[in-house]
Amino acid sequence: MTSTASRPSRVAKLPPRERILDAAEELFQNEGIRRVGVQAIAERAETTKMAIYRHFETKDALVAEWLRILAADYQAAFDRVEAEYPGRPEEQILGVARFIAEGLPTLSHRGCPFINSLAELPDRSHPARQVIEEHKARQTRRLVALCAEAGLPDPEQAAAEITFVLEGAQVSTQNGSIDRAGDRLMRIVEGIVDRHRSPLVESRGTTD
Amino acid sequence: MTSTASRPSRVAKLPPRERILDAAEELFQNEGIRRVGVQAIAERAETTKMAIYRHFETKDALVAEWLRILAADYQAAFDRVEAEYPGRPEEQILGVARFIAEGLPTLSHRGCPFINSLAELPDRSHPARQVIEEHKARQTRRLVALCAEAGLPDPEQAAAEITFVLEGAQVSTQNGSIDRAGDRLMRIVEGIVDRHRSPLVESRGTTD
DNA sequence: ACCGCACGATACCGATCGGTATCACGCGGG
DNA sequence: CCCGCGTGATACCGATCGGTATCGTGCGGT
Repeated sequence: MTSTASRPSRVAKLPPRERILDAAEELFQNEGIRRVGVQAIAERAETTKMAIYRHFETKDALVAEWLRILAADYQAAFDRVEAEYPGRPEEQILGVARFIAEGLPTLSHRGCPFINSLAELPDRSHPARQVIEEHKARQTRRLVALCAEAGLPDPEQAAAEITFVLEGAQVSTQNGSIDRAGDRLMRIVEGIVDRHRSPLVESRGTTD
Repeated sequence: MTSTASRPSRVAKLPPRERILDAAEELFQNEGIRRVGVQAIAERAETTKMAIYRHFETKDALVAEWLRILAADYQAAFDRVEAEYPGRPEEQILGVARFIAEGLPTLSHRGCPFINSLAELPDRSHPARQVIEEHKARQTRRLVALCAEAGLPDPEQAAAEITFVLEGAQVSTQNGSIDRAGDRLMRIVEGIVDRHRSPLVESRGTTD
């Protein structure tokens, strides 16, 4: 990785492609995909529409690229957590939950970008939509693996429960129906791990 | 239920206002708010834009009215469940969960209208957004009351957990990351009620 | 020194949007 | 009988959208 040659002393002057992606991230997150025009992205990135269309085929491609990068960021956060607690899958699960919980105040009233983008992309063939679905599927697989590694008896069910709670905490924060969602989320996930660990199962004729 | 007087034999010919709202419901749910133009609503309602603007001040007002009706439908479903199991708050909670779980296949890949609409309405002053937030707050209060009535030691925490899981099941169904979400959701809610009922609490310094 | 090429600025295109104006029709009550 | 009014149809408005064409310019590699 060569050092970024000729750093232009002006901090705000990354290469145009980066500026465009930064601007798109900010605007898409705060305003939504369809409300943000290409012109607005160009202005915030201190460039022009033409420059955007030199780097991205269409606006949809830019949206997809934004979500790809965002998904990679989440993956990286997962990686960091796993590296932080090697061999301790339960701590890793809690670390992931903490990552989401700590992000709640930032998301605040705008909510999870993946969930929001899905709402704005009804057609399943949209490239950005596929990025989201693949990302979510990957996250779930990873969570199932963690639960299995932790020795939980029904890893898929535990992962489903954790996934539901993580997603729900984000939307409930967005619509403001639940206060202190971060704290509650952590307590809930702790409870899920604890409960699944100890074999105190509810005996509701669950012969599956 | 008084019979709707003078049913015009042609089923498709309700008064224009009803047809408009029906058309709006269908289109908003399947395509999203911003993707659907007033013209499209008019065509599906077998009327014209002018007729729409005679009944609704703006498109935003129509959106808000649609969400108001939808919220009332949910409230009615809650009422039905409570009437079905009078004095049995735990069964009422499970009934609400079942109502959501059974709706999942219908929502399928389009998701919860409230969540989706929030994503399309970033400005908190939008009337429709206020409708959603009030609805969600009301649902949460109601769930807290049910949990308290059921004698759960921490009703707010239990209601938060149930809310998270209900919302999460809907978004996970939408993005396809979890299969059999309805079954899983029911098992999870059953577990929540059971666990909160029995005083087997994880002793995690919960002095509140 | 020069040349290429990515970049910046501007103007433009067709389509679609929310919303309005206008007019003709049809039906019900005085 | 006829008047009024809600309705349907159409045409239109200004704004904004995604996307393109064009031209100038400045910086870097040879």
